[in-house]
Parts: sequence; structure tokens; C-alpha cells
Amino acid sequence: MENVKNISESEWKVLEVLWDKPGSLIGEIRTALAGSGWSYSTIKTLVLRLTQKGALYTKETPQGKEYYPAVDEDKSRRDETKHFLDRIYNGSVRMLFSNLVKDSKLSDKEAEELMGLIDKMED
Amino acid sequence: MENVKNISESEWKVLEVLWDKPGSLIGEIRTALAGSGWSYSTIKTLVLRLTQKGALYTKETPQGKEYYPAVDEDKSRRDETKHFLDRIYNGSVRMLFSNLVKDSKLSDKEAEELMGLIDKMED
DNA sequence: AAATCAGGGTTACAGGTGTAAACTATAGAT
DNA sequence: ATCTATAGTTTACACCTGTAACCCTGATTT
Repeated sequence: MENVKNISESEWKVLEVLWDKPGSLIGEIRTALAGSGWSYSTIKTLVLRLTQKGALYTKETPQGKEYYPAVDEDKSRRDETKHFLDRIYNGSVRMLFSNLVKDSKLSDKEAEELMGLIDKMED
Repeated sequence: MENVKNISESEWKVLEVLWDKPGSLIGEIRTALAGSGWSYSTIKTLVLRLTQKGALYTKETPQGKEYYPAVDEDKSRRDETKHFLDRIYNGSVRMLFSNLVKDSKLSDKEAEELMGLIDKMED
């Protein structure tokens, strides 16, 4: 369960399937990704690459290979989030929020409250 | 000022320079990016690509070309944010936050307050 | 004038990513 | 026994991205 870097956007979608249902067979992955528009080949490539990256592993069973995520969902999300924040908001949750709040329907007072909590959160 | 897609991570850093000081000359961009470790060539490539993507434009002056961002900083940030949220949190600010809060030092009560505001925000 | 340097244009090149076909083995369907 | 659908392995290929060199020109230095 270590830090595997550089999971691409498409690969991420495959991982999501496995986070949702670890131990899926390839057929189940296919079904889950039916809406993606990807061909079977494409899905297999993504699975292959994730395996090569160490982001998933398989277990042999009589039914075929079961696929398991080798990275933690929450941790992966947090890593991505940190990277995103650094990249776009210079690491500041506050900046992110002052941006998000603009589009929202919070009152000024609520927005202020929110920002206060975020400041506290960021320490 | 339209939606220019696919600004890469490196290109973004160049844009940041221009958002900060629109109309910079190439030398100023270089100086601003001195800490990046990029060679002059690299910086010019990034500028070139941004130009090709329509994300910046130039104005000729006796001093040389001035470089201007052609995309709005806040809007670009919001676009990136939306993309990120969709990709990682299924579009939900709430999920993002319930994740962020975990690492924070907010009390349970504060966290709850925060989540309440976010729910209101998301509508 | 010759050498040097910043600016501008063109070209390069490897690794990552999206997207998939080709081929092979196998197991269930007929 | 044969055909066909599914799984698995290998290979492909174009575009994006990070990173940069090469070459030309005009300005500045010596």
C-alpha cells in the first residue's frame, strides 16, 4: 500500500471500480466501465499499466484473475488533492475556497464563517 | 478570453508569471522563473506552446515582445478546480472536504459546522 | 571589427497517455 | 469435435509533455 505515483486520469477510473468492488474479475470491470466508451483492449491496457505501476495486484482463482487495488482510496485522493492544491492554489485551501465561494449561494455572513473555519483548519 | 483547454503543469507556471505581471518581456519571464531550473530554451518552448494554444498573446514594442495572458486567472482556476473535483471527488465539494477535514485540527463541532456550510454552498 | 549575448524561430527526442488491434489459449455452446 | 466468446499477452501508434539544442540576428562589450 505504498505511494504509487502518476496514475493517469483513465487509470483512475479503473481504480475506482476496484475500490468500489475489490476482487472484481475482468468481466466485472468491463461491465462497470461499460459507459466509458472504451474497448475491451483499452480497459486491459489500463489494467496492465496499473499493474506495472504497482497500483493493483491480482489473485488467481478458479474463476480467473481477481483484481485488487494496491493503493488506498483515501490516501490516493489526498495525494491528488495535495498536488492539485499546490499546483493551482499554491497549496492554500483558503485560496481554493475563496474561489469556490464565489460561485456559491452562501450569504456574506456564511461565507465569512466558512472562511474562518478554513483558516482554523489550515492552522 | 475563451476556454483554452489542456494547459500543462509547466505551462501553468509560465502563465502564473504573466498573470502576476502581464506584459512581461521574455527576460522578465526568465528572471521570474529563475528558480525553476528550466533552461532558456525550455521557457521559450513553454511560451511558444501557450501561444499556439491561444493562452497568451504578444504585443510588439520597441523594447521587444510583451507577453500577455489570454485567459483569465480566476476562470482558469475554476476550470481546473471543476475538472479536479469531477475527476477525484465525483464533482462533490463535500467529499473533498470530508477528506480534507480528516487531516485538520478542527474539533468535531467545527467540522460539523463546516460541513453544514458546504452543504448549503453546494445547494 | 570581432566576440559575446539576449531574443526569436525551428527542430528534437524520450517517456507518458489515450486508444486500440493482433494473436493465443481456453472453456462453454452447439 | 468444432465454433465462438472471453481472458490474457504482446505490440502499435499518434499526440502530449518535459526538456532542450541549434541556428540566425541585432545589440553590446572589448
